[in-house]
Amino acid sequence: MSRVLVVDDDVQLLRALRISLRAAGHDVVTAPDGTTAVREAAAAHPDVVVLDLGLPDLDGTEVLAGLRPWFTGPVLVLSARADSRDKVAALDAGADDYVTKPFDMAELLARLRAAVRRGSAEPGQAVVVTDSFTVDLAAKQVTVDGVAVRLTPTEWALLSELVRNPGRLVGQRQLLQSVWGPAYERETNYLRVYLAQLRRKLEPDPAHPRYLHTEPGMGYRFTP
Amino acid sequence: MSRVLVVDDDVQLLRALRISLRAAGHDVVTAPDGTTAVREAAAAHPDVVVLDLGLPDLDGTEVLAGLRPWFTGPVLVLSARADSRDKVAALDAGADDYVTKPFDMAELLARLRAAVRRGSAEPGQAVVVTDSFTVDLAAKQVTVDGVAVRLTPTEWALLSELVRNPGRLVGQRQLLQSVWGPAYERETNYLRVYLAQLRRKLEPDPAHPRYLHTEPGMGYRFTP
DNA sequence: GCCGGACGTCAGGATCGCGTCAAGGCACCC
DNA sequence: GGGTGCCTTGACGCGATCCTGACGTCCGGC
Repeated sequence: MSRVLVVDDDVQLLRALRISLRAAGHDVVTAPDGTTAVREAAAAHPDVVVLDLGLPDLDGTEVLAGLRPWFTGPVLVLSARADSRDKVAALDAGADDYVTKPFDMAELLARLRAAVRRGSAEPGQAVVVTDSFTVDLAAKQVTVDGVAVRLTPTEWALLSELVRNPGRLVGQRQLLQSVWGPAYERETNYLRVYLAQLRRKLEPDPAHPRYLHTEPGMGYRFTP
Repeated sequence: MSRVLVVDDDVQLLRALRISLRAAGHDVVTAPDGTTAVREAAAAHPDVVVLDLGLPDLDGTEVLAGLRPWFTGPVLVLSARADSRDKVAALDAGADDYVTKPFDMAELLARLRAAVRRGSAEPGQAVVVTDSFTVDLAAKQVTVDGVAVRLTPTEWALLSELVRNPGRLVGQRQLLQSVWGPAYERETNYLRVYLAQLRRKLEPDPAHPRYLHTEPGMGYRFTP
């Protein structure tokens, strides 16, 4: 059916999840901590990730941050913490659902079904190529005319959000929210400053952009 | 930001949700029972639905069944029942998330953000095609004879409202309200000006419109 | 034939949004 | 302590966009 990456350090729970998921027809890959989780996600190309927040090495949101730039499938978060602030933080960090332990297995499977059903879109290209530059979402690398270009973290976050929606208009609110957070939805000058920097670094003629277009009053659009 | 249809029979809760959602930048439409919910969903074209399962007239799954054949956006279910069998039933009936009452407002908003974020990643089933132009509602892009045409925010808002109701008459009040807001219901000259601009940009012969028709005294109609 | 209402067209001026630049604050590394 | 990037913030000019009013046209009613 679909491949699931399960990230948890509890061996008992891992076993139970593996059995139930297999019985439901899924292909299961597991990881015991955050670093192997990110590595496995890149290697095994899962369709969906089940992620425990209480990992020994990394914080849950760090794992999410490591996955989200290039992993477009659904991420279902497991956690022992029921505080709504934790839930909000995880959801805004890119999680698609949040289930508190202890949980009912039937419910988890149903939530997984719902997530997969919705996320059944195309897996998403990890490398985006244009005539003048290349963006490797997995490796976080940009090359212009074959030579690597250094981007600051903010520039990268902005570019990847645009590149992940090729041809589509991305609203200013969506950009601001995904790069700076929900509290910065009005700071449209940030977009102007950083779009200018990206154009200066990527566009052949920054004054007349060919790939990073502005739609006045609405947002920006990356056209391959 | 996006339009939310809230379905609940609890007036208190409805009020609280309306206030919080408005504050979060959403456009809010409400319905007190299942039958009006389905009707409102068809009329108002919400981006996401928040649905209480305990409605006076219909069962929650019946409402879901009424929505799902054509409504492709996310549906977030509210319910007082915490039993996992209820959750499984609702999720498998087409719900994207299930929140038990009483709930934390911040968490609900975060789950809504997550649902909308994922729902907007869905590829454009929402493309309307005519012989001379195409409208991609998801990408917010219009092409005439294959070449992209730039629309201003107002033009786009007007066109999308018309295109979302293909073949149907859209009243002047509805257009004015959805584009300019409830305070502009009498300013019918706005419609004349912007319809003219849209025809100039889209119609093969703007003087004799083939797709954007005027119904004198009533409104306008888009015929594919 | 006359008249009123509703629509289409046009142009001009106020306003808004965007690109650009530069300066200040901050963290981090040497 | 000095230096280097990076992020934030403000100011400015310019072009696009929106609103507004005036005028012409069409059509049904009287």
